[in-house]
Amino acid sequence: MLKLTKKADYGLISLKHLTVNRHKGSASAKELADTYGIPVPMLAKVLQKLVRDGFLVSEQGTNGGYRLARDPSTITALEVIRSIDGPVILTTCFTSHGDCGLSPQCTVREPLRRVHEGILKLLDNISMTDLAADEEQPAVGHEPGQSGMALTVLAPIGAH
Amino acid sequence: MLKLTKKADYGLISLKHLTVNRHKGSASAKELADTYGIPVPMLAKVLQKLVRDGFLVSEQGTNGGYRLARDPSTITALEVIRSIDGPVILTTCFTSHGDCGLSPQCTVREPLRRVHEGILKLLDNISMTDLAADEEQPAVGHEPGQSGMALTVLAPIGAH
DNA sequence: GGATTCAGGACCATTCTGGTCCGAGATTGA
DNA sequence: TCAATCTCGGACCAGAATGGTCCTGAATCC
Repeated sequence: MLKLTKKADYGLISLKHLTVNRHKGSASAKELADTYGIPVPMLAKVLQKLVRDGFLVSEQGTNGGYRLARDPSTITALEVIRSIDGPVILTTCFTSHGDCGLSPQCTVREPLRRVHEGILKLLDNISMTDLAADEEQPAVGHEPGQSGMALTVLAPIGAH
Repeated sequence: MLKLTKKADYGLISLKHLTVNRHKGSASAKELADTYGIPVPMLAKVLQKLVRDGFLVSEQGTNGGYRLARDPSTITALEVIRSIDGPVILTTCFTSHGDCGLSPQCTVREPLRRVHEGILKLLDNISMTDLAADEEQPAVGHEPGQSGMALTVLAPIGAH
């Protein structure tokens, strides 16, 4: 179905929250979970992965929590999704082992690989500060025009 | 994991095959399955969906098979994937019912929606004849450069 | 009429997603 | 110092989706 898992969603939400509120220092899993209505243990697991992969640092004990380990402008959505969901792949073929199990006749891969790379680029061009940007400007309305950021996001794709 | 299902893969492969060999008329499910090493009943189900959604017409009886119902240049990868896998969605939110179950705090959606639309456009810009094009030019080698078609595929995104 | 081919349903195994539970370790405060 | 408390961290489980099989039925051609 070509969709993101909820875990990845949660991860992005958390990182965005930490980016927006980064002056406050750390936030506990419970705090984040309460804020966004996410089950705590679920979110905990997501955050653990993000810690293991170096996006966050965790502080145990009272008043502990999670803190950004890197400059949020250097953290891309692609990295986060990869960290949580595993590698982003379009077909089961070309991601890890170059060739798929199908017969060598399977010639759809090459064109699809380009789509795949396009998607990767789209995701790679979204940083946590980009996500946070929407928050900081006080919401344009219900239908924020397709201009503005849409271009900043999409332009680098074609431009490459 | 943000990946295509095998069924969608099979569907694309089949449509591409029928596009490349469209002068031959129809091809049976068995023929296609044998050619690409796909289990017959599996492929049959995929093809049925494609028939129901008007991409193919089926001919029963001996020497029957499947035939393209539309000009392949008007069939996009997005349509095919949608037909087989159902709607393409990035987060569980904004596809059908505008708002997700999460608290209104979930502000990641809007930026992600742009990514989502980018992906849709990428897939919508690939037609079956595009897929078939790779076949007709006799394979550039193992590592076909990122130039050429990559641009034709990606350009319309940024250009919009 | 028999062989071939599609159509469509029921059915099953495996994997992944989403979610819960409990233990280990650190910090705080008496 | 020591214990209560709070937090992270890893093991575990149920449900759904994916990928695949199998069987019956209907249409067409030889």
